[in-house]
Amino acid sequence: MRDEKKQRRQEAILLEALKLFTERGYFNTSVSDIQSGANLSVGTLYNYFKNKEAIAVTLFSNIENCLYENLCEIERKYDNVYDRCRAIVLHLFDTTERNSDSMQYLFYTKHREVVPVEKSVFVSLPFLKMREMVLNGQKSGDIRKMEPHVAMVTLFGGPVRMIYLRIDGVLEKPLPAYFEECWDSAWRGVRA
Amino acid sequence: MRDEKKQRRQEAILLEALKLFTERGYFNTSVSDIQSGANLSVGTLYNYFKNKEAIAVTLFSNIENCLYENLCEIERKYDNVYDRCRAIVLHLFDTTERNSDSMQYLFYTKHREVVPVEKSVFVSLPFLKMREMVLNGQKSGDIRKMEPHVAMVTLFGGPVRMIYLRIDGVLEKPLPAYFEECWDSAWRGVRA
DNA sequence: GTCTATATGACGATAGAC
DNA sequence: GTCTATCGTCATATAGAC
Repeated sequence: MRDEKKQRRQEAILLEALKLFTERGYFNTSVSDIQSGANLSVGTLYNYFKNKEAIAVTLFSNIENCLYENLCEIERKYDNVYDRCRAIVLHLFDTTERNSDSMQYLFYTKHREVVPVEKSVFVSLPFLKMREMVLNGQKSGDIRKMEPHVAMVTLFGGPVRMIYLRIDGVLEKPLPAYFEECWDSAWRGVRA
Repeated sequence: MRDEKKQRRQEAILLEALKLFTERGYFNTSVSDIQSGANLSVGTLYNYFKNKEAIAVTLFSNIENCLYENLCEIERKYDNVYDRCRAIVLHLFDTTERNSDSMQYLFYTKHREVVPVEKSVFVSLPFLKMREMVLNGQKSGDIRKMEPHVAMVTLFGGPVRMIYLRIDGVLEKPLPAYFEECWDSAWRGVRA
């Protein structure tokens, strides 16, 4: 069969799974829910993925890699920690508005509950990249001398919390409306 | 039967459930796991709780109420936003060390996945109390004029993120070791 | 590759004896 | 109140025809 069609079907499965996982959660979604939503049969689905868990893992890894690519691009585009981290937060806010499901899945999924033995989100590629940027910012003197983990949470903890608020429907306005004030406040916490 | 014994059994169920829910998650824990861990039979367990969901709800509500009490006590003890919020973060850090399971359950559980229709954590009693304190702090002029939600996440987003790091085993040292620096950084973000 | 039909097993919850 | 035994349901995954 044409590879093109195969890919379309794979993506249909992943898309439907993403929708259902964020809507009702991994454990409240059955394989048959995904299968019918993606317009194919159970047998076919199991031809594309070994099992339900594999769908979740592929999904998570895709989103994670995509974010990592974006972070690398931001790193190339800007040359200092302020501009870089500012762009990251803006990117996260925008993505949450444009592609809410992805962000919700990335941030809200207790991935270790789905995949028995799984590393913490905090040692994932995107996280490490952000950490690297912050460490460089400390070396250059733009960010105060402080415990690196504390610097990380001070800079990104607020914005990330803001994303949770938005996903939970607490904020009336879209995230970008709060961006300038939120970023400014976060930066005040770490600037030299 | 003596009320005392009834209460002991009820607590045994809740304690075992808390342990298992945090260890492997709600959906990976069966009623029979809880029952055997709490040293009683299935039938007896169902005499104490209507169903599995009720256990999770009671647990969540207990922890939430307990935290709310503590926040109220802190509010009575201090008379300004700086001292109050400082005490809150310290309390959260201490509790995470002393009673990791409770905090993990409170912070990490996707409660809406367990209980179909459930309000967001962000409109829970403890959250609203914290919000009230921050709003008063803005009125008194200790905290800068800014969107209240942004003030909330700037002040507590970092510390809460720190708790996640600790629960996930990323931090080598216990949380109190990071407290002063973490609180100082958070406050810098909102102070007038 | 894709489908339908089904095996297998687990789990939540109840019945009914004591 | 407490137990053991069991029922009904449903979800994952596979078998086997096309």
